[in-house]
Amino acid sequence: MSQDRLTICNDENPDSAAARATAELLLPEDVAVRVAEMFKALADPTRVRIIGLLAHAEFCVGDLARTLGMTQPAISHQLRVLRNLRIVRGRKEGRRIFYTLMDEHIHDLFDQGLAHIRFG
Amino acid sequence: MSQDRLTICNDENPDSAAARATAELLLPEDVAVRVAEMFKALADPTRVRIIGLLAHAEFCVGDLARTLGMTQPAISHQLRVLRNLRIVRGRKEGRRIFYTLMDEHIHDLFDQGLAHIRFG
DNA sequence: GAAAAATATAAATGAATGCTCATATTCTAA
DNA sequence: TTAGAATATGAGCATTCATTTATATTTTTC
Repeated sequence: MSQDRLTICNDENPDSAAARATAELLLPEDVAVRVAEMFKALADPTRVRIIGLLAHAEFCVGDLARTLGMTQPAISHQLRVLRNLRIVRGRKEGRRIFYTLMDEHIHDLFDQGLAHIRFG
Repeated sequence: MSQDRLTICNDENPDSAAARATAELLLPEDVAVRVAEMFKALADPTRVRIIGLLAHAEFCVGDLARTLGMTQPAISHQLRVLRNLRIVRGRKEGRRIFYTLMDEHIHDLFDQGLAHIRFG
């Protein structure tokens, strides 16, 4: 594992070519916003648990609420957040709606984050 | 890629053995909290950009502020958040402090999230 | 068609968050 | 030893967020 070799400090000459080169390394704002948005999906314990369950199977809303020990509207609100982020999808069956992970990537991110906690 | 095969719905018999088995799938709350906390690090555009820069080199605080076009206290506050999450570490040199990514995992998470945005 | 079940939505509220402005701290240089 | 540079910290504020309570919508069953 190589340590960081590079050190950047343009404090002295903030208008140098080096400083302009440094600016090239900065993520464009819209990209940063979208990256942050996707991580927000996993930035809340309730959503983490929901995603963790959906990683195993599809669940109806009532079961998610019951399993998490939370109210049904609380879960529905979080599901809406996840739906808006295109992380979760609902399949209607009678008067129930079954939710599934829409996104393989989120599953991977979840696993990776979990692994980091477990033996970080 | 196998679709979800399993469907879970214990609405009818919430006290069944199946329901109890379902509960086993739930992440313990403390684990969920810690996972969520680590993802919070990447759940804000400013922090995403900071981490994105530190993925290339170590930076002094002034340069981070200048490059992001933000005030120094704003950056310092975010650096404290990242420090508390053990994602970033400061190396003092004279009156400057150089920040580095402390964690390979965060680097990986960052790359993975970015990749997902770029060609999701 | 009325009642009940499953889910969604809306409004309200308290807590957390990100930033600003002002100030404190630490180091260097003169 | 005083002034200035680089960073940290604190208080205040506006915004966002997660949950609750109440209600609406849709579907089934009687």
